[in-house]
Amino acid sequence: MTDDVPPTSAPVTTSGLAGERAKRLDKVATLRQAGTNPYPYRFDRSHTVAQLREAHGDLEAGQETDERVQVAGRMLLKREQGKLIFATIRERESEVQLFVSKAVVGEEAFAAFADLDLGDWVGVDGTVMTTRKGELSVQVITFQLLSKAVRPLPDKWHGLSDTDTRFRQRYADLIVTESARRAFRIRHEVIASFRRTLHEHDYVEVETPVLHVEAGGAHARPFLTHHNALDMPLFLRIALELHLKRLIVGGMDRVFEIGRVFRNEGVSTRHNPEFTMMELYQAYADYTEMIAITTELITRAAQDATGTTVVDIDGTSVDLAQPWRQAKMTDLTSAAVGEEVHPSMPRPALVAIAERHGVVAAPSWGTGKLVEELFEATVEASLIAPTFVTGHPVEISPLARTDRHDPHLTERFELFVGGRELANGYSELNDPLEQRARFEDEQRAKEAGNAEAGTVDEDYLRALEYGLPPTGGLGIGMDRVAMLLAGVSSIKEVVLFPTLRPEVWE
RNA sequence: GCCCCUCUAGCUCAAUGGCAGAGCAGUGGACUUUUAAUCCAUUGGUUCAGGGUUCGAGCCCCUGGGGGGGCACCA
Repeated sequence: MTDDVPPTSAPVTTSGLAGERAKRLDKVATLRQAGTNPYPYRFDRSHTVAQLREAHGDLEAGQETDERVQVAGRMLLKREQGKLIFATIRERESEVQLFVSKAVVGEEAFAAFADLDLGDWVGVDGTVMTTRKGELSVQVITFQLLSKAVRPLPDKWHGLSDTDTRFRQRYADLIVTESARRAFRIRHEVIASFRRTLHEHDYVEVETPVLHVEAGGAHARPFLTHHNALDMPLFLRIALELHLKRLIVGGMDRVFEIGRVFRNEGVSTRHNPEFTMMELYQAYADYTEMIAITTELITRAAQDATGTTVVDIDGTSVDLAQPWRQAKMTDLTSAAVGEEVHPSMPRPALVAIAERHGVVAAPSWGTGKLVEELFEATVEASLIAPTFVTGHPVEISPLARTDRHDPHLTERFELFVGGRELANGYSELNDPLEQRARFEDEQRAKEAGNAEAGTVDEDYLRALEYGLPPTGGLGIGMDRVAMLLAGVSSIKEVVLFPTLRPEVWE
């Protein structure tokens, strides 16, 4: 749905959106005729609004100073009071009041200020003062319209509640929805915190291709595109893994990337077709170091982004600074179903257990896949406090190293918080012969009809043949960490422009 | 893909199957310390679209569309 009006349409009414827009466009034309550019090129500030508050926030009520300042922001509120106008402007998260007196600015400028609309960007030159009630203000001497808003803002008090509008018109959402600004601020702090932690640990940040000849490193349906000049199909990456491990082979022994990955799957409160992963790889380490750094990254991000390590997970208060539980997938699943579950068991036995728990086994599933499906059906949603689930079956972990104590399992973990998977890591498989065999299993599964299964990546195998040192690897879903720390339940609240069907423009 | 909910003025929301309304925004007026300013007056509607039932549909039914939630999918 669209409320839009073609920009060339003549005003047909005097009210409603079309009328409001026409009125404001009229003001633009009038300003131009008077030689004033309603969209000037620049404005020089002496202070940001935050700096102004920092410098003068302690001024007592009823003070007028000679301190001359130039500040700017978007006008959000205007209170006209006879020969005075009070207006509130916001710049980033800081607001300040403008105090406009007809006696100070003169008739003409006063009328021009009164003619400003909510939503206009304005720059002012004036003196610092406080009102009788103590509100820090700038007594305006001169002002300049910095950009005319020709479309009205949503309700100044209720803001936007229609999610359609909030997600499609994120610009309007950010203007009027404080909680949205907060969520994206937290997201920013989380990513900045991750980078700080990783740089302290001497990781090198790299960028690897988004366009892949083969979409490997995870089980997911890829997006397919086409390169014209080379006349070849290309996939958008579904993971960062395989290129980053090539770099470990090359001697970059601690690397990470924070990047967008793409999975051609359903949209839900937990899934957006494009989302942000952080993956890191560290030579000489195994999965135990990956568990340690996962904890450090997320705990520090919580502290940096929210000022506390205590998070609220669906009404439960959890202190991330407390040790996180660690448990084997087979143990958790066995406990949940009340009998032993392990990928070494005969397949019919596992199929029978699965059916008792409402899991319909596909013919292609081996015992490892059955164990995982049982885990997802009986355990996953109950993992509210942070829990490292370890020991995933080999069948579902084609890039992870076999457990040194159990040939059916891998040295792998996934971190669950609030019933959601946040991270995944393992001791990396570095034996090129075993990796080839695992790839060939994947290839067979794909040929048997599993669209998410991988293929044999010959170049990756060649890299392994040069020698990948013992390596630990980790992937963290940044959107989900942001969700956790922002306390929101939909991924759309932490993705600025979530994937939506296209709007119809009539 | 399936199920449920939802869509009314620019925004936030009302309206037993019986004259489509309020607040904010806008417009006009009053006001030199307001701060969601206040007070008086006031403009503004293809009720998502199309079809049907009915004397009469914003409301009931059908089809389609957008969004949300759930399921499926997503190791």
